[in-house]
Amino acid sequence: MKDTGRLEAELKKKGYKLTEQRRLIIEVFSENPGHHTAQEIFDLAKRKLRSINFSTIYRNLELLSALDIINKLYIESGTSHYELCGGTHHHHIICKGCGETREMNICPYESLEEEKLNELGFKVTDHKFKIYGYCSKCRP
Amino acid sequence: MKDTGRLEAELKKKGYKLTEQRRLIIEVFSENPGHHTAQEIFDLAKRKLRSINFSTIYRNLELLSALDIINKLYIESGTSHYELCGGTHHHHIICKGCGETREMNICPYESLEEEKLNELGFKVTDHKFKIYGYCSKCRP
DNA sequence: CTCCTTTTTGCAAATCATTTGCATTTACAT
DNA sequence: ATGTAAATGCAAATGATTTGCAAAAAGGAG
Ligand SMILES: [Mn+2]
Ligand SMILES: [Mn+2]
Ligand SMILES: [Zn+2]
Ligand SMILES: [Zn+2]
Repeated sequence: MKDTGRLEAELKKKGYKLTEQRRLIIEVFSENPGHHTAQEIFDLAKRKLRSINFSTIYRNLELLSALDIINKLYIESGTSHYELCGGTHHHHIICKGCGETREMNICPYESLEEEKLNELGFKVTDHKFKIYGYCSKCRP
Repeated sequence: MKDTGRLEAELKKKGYKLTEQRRLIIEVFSENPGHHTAQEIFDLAKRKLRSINFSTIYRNLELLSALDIINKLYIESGTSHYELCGGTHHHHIICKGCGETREMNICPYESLEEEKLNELGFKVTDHKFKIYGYCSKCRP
């Protein structure tokens, strides 16, 4: 039994149901830390529940993102990547050569002055910061 | 005659040719400041050169991005957006409701300490910073 | 300017990720 | 145990982007 706690709570709060597949998706993320594509999650999940369907994966990755249980990244390769939330807040540095994505604990948001933000007139919900470059293997 | 200068130079440098369609794409960007999808660029370009093809747009948006003449944004709506480089360095704040994307002159990269960056072992080439939220019209 | 080689274009078809409609199954509150 | 709303599996649809290929255009050399 995994820490179904958070998941169950968030789902119930909005009238969603706690299904085997939802539990499984979270389980797969827990057991495989890091960033994953829908395809990867599907493959991993399928090993444990042969009947699971790709649509279900997509629908739930979307839902879980909306619930802030997972985080949808756009590693700009045409394919979205997802990671479990709840780790420490972090951002990413991405190699343009091989696509390797490393986490950074640097967060530039924290040092922004509130007045500058208010000035924008937005109700801010979140932010993303990415650095691009070449890792040691990929120096061109 | 537009400022074909930069374009011509960058192309020649790598053995690419200066074609009418390439010139046109830049022209369209110049005359229509801001962010555009491939579709939008195609529509605008088509008005001036009826024969222009969608593949050509895509191929060149890709090429021009590689040459750092235009900038490919990922406004996370499944469709890439592009903007002309060369304006002032800036980042974006995006409304999750309507998709409106406003520019911010805030750049968090500048205040990062070099040592932290070196520590990452990457040869950094560029970065992106995005803030998400809801604009005044879209407060949920 | 003309010729030659290389790159680019237009076109059509293909690919890839993601989404949707619908009939059936499941969760869970009563 | 029952009823209803929500979720799943399946197959088909979408939408953006990419690709192969033959014909056209660009740019350098002569
Ligand atoms: Mn991460
Ligand atoms: Mn911009
Ligand atoms: Zn942050
Ligand atoms: Zn910046």
